Amino acid sequence: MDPQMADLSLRQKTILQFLIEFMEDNQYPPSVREIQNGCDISSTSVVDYNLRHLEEKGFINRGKEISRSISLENNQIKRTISVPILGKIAAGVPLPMPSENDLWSTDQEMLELTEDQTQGKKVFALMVEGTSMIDALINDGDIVVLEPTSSCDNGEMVAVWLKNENETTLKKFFHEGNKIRLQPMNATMEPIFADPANVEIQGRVVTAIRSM
Amino acid sequence: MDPQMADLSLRQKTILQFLIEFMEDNQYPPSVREIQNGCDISSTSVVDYNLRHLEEKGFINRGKEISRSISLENNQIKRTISVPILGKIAAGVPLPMPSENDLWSTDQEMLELTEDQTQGKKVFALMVEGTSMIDALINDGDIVVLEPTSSCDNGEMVAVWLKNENETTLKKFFHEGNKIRLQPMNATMEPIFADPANVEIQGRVVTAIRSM
DNA sequence: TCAAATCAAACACATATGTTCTAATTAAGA
DNA sequence: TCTTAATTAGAACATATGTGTTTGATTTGA
Repeated sequence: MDPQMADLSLRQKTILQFLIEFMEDNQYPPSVREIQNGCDISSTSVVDYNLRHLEEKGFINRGKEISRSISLENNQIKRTISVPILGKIAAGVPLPMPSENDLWSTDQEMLELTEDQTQGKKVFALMVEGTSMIDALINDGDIVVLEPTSSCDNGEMVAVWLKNENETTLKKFFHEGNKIRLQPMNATMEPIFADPANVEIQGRVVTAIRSM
Repeated sequence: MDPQMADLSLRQKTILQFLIEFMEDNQYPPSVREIQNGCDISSTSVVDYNLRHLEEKGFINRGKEISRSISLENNQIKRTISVPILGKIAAGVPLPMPSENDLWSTDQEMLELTEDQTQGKKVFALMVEGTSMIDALINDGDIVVLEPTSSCDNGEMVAVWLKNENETTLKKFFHEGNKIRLQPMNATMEPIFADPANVEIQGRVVTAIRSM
């Protein structure tokens, strides 16, 4: 399962496994004695001995004289961000745009993303329904990740809220003269020309993900 | 930056900020006294007082009587998988298929994926170059994640190794009679008909990711 | 204005915890 | 087998640490 995982003793493999599970469950590192009990080891010195070896072999880091200061080295564990899948979106179908508070309520479907993928931004996700974005190479069932924003450049793929119609859709954004052209990403659909006062940009598409 | 961050006292905001930065830097939670010093607070009791409030308001979790048992509510620590981006692939361009050992060597570009996204499988990734897969809604610059396999069903998108030609490409797989049809995902390209003995399936595309 | 909530400072205390020392035991190699 | 290295055991030590208490100042809200 890992690079040089081979040259680890059974003890060390057990401890490493315990570390991973403990930190997933508790969100903080275990103490030496918790490792001792969790791995059925008779003495804390044995734990310390093996931790030292795990550190020398580059699997973990430890702080000296600091309790619970073990961290895993090979980023087997990283911070992930739970991104809410706010709903399905299809051309012309209104999407209730949630308040900031709703964004992180726990009772929605969540998508786990790494920090790399969100670039530290507070994103949210939508599931695409239908083929309304087919020209943008986004298919039915794909998930698009959006970064909240209130402005964007021409040609960017954004979620816009049409105030009068009270609906939200995904379109390509073009500022043309004193109108805004919202271009569907499907050749069979007509663009919408809207008054700038009527459109409010909700978010910019930053990533698209498709599972086969 | 967070749900009801508004109704936090300045102290609590400072502490929360310190928590985030400390855990980012050290990969483990701070002790009460480290928070005290880091935030220029005169007493541990004040830290405890504010931590209790932060917990009540749902920003953090704490374990009772457990040192360094603070965890942030939003960012979860989960297991992630470092997936190697083995190289770029374009129609007709040979791809050197690495051995199992090379798969996890550390000196390549890596893609961080969550367990959800890999479904626990030992996947690898390729960056798509050019528009050879445009009909499969996969564009230049997209990253495809593949699950190693030696067999597949008709119509699946797979990486195949053509032994005689000694090259690997991404195609749709069709078993037709005693031949195998490898269909490019671009209408302007012709399919390849190959002898079953000449094709070896390397992996099946399970996910496609596009960053904007 | 008064009363309650909050903050500050200093201290006490039990124990959680990393570390060390030495001896016993097991594994490995010649 | 003998010798040496690696690992385990058990106990003890020093301190790091969460928590509680007390007293007094400050702020807040009705």
